[in-house]
Order: sequence, then structure tokens, then C-alpha cells
Amino acid sequence: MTTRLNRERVLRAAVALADESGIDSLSMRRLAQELDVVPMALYKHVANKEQLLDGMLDSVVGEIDPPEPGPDWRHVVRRRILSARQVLLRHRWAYRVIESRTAPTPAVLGYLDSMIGVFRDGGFSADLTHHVMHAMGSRLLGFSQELFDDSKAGAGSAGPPDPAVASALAKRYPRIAELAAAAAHDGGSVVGGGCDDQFEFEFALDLLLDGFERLRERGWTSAR
Amino acid sequence: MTTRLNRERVLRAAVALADESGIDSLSMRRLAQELDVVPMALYKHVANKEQLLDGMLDSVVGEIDPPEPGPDWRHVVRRRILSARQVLLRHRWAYRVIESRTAPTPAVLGYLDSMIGVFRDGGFSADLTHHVMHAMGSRLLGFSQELFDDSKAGAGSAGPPDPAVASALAKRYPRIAELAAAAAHDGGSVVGGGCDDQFEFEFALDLLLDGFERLRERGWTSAR
DNA sequence: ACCTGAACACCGTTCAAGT
DNA sequence: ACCTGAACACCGTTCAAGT
Repeated sequence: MTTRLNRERVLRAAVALADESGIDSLSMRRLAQELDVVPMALYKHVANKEQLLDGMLDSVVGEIDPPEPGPDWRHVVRRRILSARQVLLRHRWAYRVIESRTAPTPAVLGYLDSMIGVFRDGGFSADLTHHVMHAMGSRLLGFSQELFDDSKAGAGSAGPPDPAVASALAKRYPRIAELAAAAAHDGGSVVGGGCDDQFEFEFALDLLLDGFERLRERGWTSAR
Repeated sequence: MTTRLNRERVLRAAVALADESGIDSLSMRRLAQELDVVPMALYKHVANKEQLLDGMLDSVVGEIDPPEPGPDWRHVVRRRILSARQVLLRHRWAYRVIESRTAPTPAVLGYLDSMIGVFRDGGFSADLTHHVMHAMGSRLLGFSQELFDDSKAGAGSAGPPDPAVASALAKRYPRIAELAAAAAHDGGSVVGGGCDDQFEFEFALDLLLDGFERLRERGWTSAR
């Protein structure tokens, strides 16, 4: 005789299932099976699949460290965003769910609210903070979508998968090939697989934060 | 008696269907119905749904203006990205498809290759260009994902939907309320609905381009 | 060479019924 | 109050068959 079902247990199982098997494997039916219950039993604890995903998302956002207050807004923001990034890396399905949501969940709103607070307390006008938040977009939650996903590209411990294919690609896309070669020289190993995601994320993040600080210093206004 | 089916006709119908009814309405069965054909007829012209989406994406990317060469890399990049943005606004489903793709399609590769060329010809090292491309991410194709979608939020011609709800939200998320109020003052109209997407996009784009130029001038290297 | 029909293994969700 | 069973209206895709 198993414990009674409740919302908590449903959400926990859903997160675990998504962590293990990916978000595509998360169906109401599969989740019910995981909980040794008939599909319709779930609907007493969660209105529908959308609400299930909202709940999962709130639980993930709840894992992000609260902001550690400090005199340097830049440091506080940077630290918290990198913490969010760690959380999102633990739950690789989460960013897809965030993107698919039509309205922000309470936890996301709370996160954004406190992030706005850091900028405002750091001397940013409401106007500038508004545009800054937009400019950050999903980066606020620690992710940014790339156009190619390195994780799948030419990874593996061996060299380039097929020299013939590689050289054909290089002929057709010479500029990409040049970049891939440059990336392989320092640090990286394989074409396309030689990117350090953490480095790229921080590069863009710091570029933006630097830009924000410059605008703040000069008292920038949108003046619309 | 209708014209014979072919890949071209299938892709065109798929794009039209997604434009009209949204990407969620695009099923193989529904598309077949639109073409007055049995579902399985599609599979002679397209291997599966994944390949259908790839084809649709390539057709959309093909609508983006080629780069208009010029002496100023910044202007060339900016112009082309804003053109891409217009295309993506015409096909609002496209960004979701891009995000869902596991490997870049030929058209996207070609687009990226030529974009890299603009930076390289503008005096950027391969190293810097590499990081710059990562920092741009999906913004290269004219979109960026926001955490809240203004299009759905509190839009409409009337004022805030419900004052009681609005003030409860303001109490719970005071910083967000402050920003919304500030946004409503200049230009915007309603809480959450007062954001000018085009302005926000260009704000972030220019901030990044400025940052890139500064790094280029000082001969920045990742020095890994 | 191209299109069809029937079938398989899935979905989310409703509704009426059980305990 | 909570769980169940059967059903509905969908999916993408296979396989063998038609023309």
C-alpha cells in the first residue's frame, strides 16, 4: 500500500522523470505509471498538463539562491545569474518549459522582482532598469539560446567524425570552418565541440553588464 | 483534378498553415487535409515531420535579405539582423522551430557563414568573432526570448483589466509594478503592455554591437 | 512512381462510475 | 474525497496494397 498521492509528490516525480528521461518523455500517462496510479488520478492534484509544467517550473526556480546583498550591484547580479545557470544545468528541460509558458509563474515573477530590486538599489533609474531587464531577457535565468547546439555537434573523444564530410562543409561554409579551427586551437578539441559554454555565457553577460554600468554612469534616459 | 503533389507545394502549404493557425495546429494529418490528400501521401515528399520543419525553416531563412556590403561592419550587421527580425515577425512560429532543431539547417549555416564574413571583413579576429557570434546567439536571427510575453499580458484597448488584481500584484511584486508604471508614463499605455518590442530589441542589439566595437578597437583576445 | 487504407502505439482529457 | 475504466478525438508513422 503506497502513500497517498498529493501535489508535492506529483511535482517531485515529474521533475525527476524530466531530469532522467527528458521533457519529451513526460506525459501524463507515463507520469501516472511512474507513480503506480491510473492517469486520471493525477487530475485531482493538478488541473492539467499546463499547470503541471508551471508547478515544475516554480519548483526549479525555487532552487536558485536568493540574492546575497552587497554594495556592488554588478557582483550581486552576476553571482545570482550564474547560480540560476547552475540550476538550469541541473534541469536541462527547464529552459524549454520557460519558453513555452504563456504567462510567467509566481516564482518567476518573484525572481524578476528581486532582480529589479538589485538594479534599483544599485542606482539604476526605473527607466534604465526596464530596458536593462528586457536586454537581459532569458539570460536573467541563466540561459541563452544558441543557434547550434555544441553538445550534439561533433562531440566525442575521437577526432572529426569524417574528414571527407568535414572538408566538404569547410568548402561550403569557409567562414564557419575558420572559426571552428580557431576555437580548436585554444582550449577546444573538435570542430564544433571546442566551445566552452561557461566562457561564452560569461563573455556575453559581462559585455552586457559593462554596457549597463556605462549607461548608468552617464545617466542615460530613453527620452521617448 | 488537382496538381500533383511535390516538396515545394507541401512546404508552401505547411508555412501557410503555420502562419494562419500557429505551429501547434501543424500536424501531418491536418496538413494533408489542407492539401486534399491522405496523410501518408506527404511521406513521399518529406521523410518525416522533423524534415518538414527543417524545410519550412530553410524557406523562411531564405526570405532574409542578403547582406548589403558596405564599409561599416556595424551598419551591415545591424541592417541584416533587423531584416531577419522582420521576417521572423511575419512567421511568428519560426523562432520556436529554430529552438527545437537539434542541428542547424543548410540555410541557417549559410546565413551564419555570411554573417561571420561581415565581422571578419570588418577587422575582427577569428577569436573575437567566435565569441561575438556566441554572444549574439539567437539575436543573429532577429529574435530574443523574453521572460514575459507582452503580447498576451494585459493588452487590449481598455485600462488595466481589474484594479483589485492589479493592486494585489503591485503589493506582491512592488519592483515590477514600479517598472510597469514607469513604462506606462512614456509611450506605453497599459501595465505590461506598454513595451515597445522594436525599441527593446534595438537597445540590446546596439549595446552588444557597441561592446563588440570596443573590444575590436583594443585588440581583445580571449587568451586562453 | 505515386497515392491509399488499415493498423499500431501513443497522446490529453471528459464523463460517469466506483469505493 | 479520492481513485478508476471506458471512451473520445486526436497524434506520427509502418506496412502492404492499390493504380
